[in-house]
Amino acid sequence: MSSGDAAAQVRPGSVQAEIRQSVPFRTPAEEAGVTLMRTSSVLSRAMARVVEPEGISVAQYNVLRILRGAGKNGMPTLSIRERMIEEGASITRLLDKLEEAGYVRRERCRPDRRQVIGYLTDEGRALLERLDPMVGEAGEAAMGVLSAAEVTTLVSLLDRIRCGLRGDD
Amino acid sequence: MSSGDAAAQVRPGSVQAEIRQSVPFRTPAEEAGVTLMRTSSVLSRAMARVVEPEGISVAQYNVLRILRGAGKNGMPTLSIRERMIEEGASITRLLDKLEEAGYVRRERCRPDRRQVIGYLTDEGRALLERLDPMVGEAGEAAMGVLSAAEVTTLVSLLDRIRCGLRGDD
DNA sequence: AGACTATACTTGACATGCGAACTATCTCCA
DNA sequence: TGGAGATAGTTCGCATGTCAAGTATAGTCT
Repeated sequence: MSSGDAAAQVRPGSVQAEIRQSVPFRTPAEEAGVTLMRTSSVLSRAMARVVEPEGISVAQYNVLRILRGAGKNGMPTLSIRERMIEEGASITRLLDKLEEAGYVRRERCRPDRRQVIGYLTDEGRALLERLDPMVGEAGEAAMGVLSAAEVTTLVSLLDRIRCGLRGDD
Repeated sequence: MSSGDAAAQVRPGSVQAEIRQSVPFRTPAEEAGVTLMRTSSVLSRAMARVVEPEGISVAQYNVLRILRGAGKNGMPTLSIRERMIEEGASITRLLDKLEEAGYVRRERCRPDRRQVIGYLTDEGRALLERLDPMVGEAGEAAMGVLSAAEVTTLVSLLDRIRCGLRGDD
């Protein structure tokens, strides 16, 4: 509307083309935001297709990975939450499901009885090891179109965006 | 596990630092994927904080924007869905809420009575105009830490990732 | 015309993200 | 000691993503 000509050039492969949006984005920042969220959504679904055959969601997979990273000392519930991709309060239910499925064990902590420590079970570890190669492949498939230097650049740009959002928060 | 040394250097500001993960990512692709999804999540929550005071969700805001882009001809339900960031089938319910709130109007199409065309109402347009400046600010705040050239680079990298994922799908 | 298939939603069931309220502990400090 | 406040989880209500099944309408073939 403001720029006059509606049918301006549309970069092929761009979100604007993908979304068939007739009105271009108002600002580059806006385009970047939408592109970022859409790309994340597509990637997330690709990951889901990999892990769901094993009966877990991407969020659950994430929790299992975090617990594997924690090692045999386990990790308290809220620490797990901090490390998740999504920051939700749904961590309790997620752990409920994982415990029910036998991939996770939970125990009240001794010195501080408020805490509940989660541990990865052997089944959980086995599941992760079964998924590792496929998840790795999916990641490589997604990022494979970029060179190593470009992946580094991407990560660095995203890190800076998050830092900015945090400080602003 | 495979790489041996756990306490390698942790880039400050990186997802690895933010997530306090003791075990570094296995591959750069993996780090990029997690970083991408986490950044998107943070950005999405930032957007939510902007639009929720007006009583709508980010997804609803997105639909309203799409309908504004469609102009007075409106847009059929499934076309709206294609243009959303998330590709879900929840579009009907989203439109239900928006219609209930008076921001959207729906009509059966004349030539093809299967289609339901959605239109932005004046209230919807007014809501968007009320939100535009704040959303714009939030976007600028998020991307403001990057130079114009960096924003362009980011968008181009993300576009390529999505293209790769699509072809692979 | 009548049947078969495709299209455009719509609905239902379930998982999950999110904020807010609630419970159980723990800590601190008078 | 005992009460206020912080901390760790849990639970609730609601919105939404996802898949699968259902409904109405179009188009197509015979």
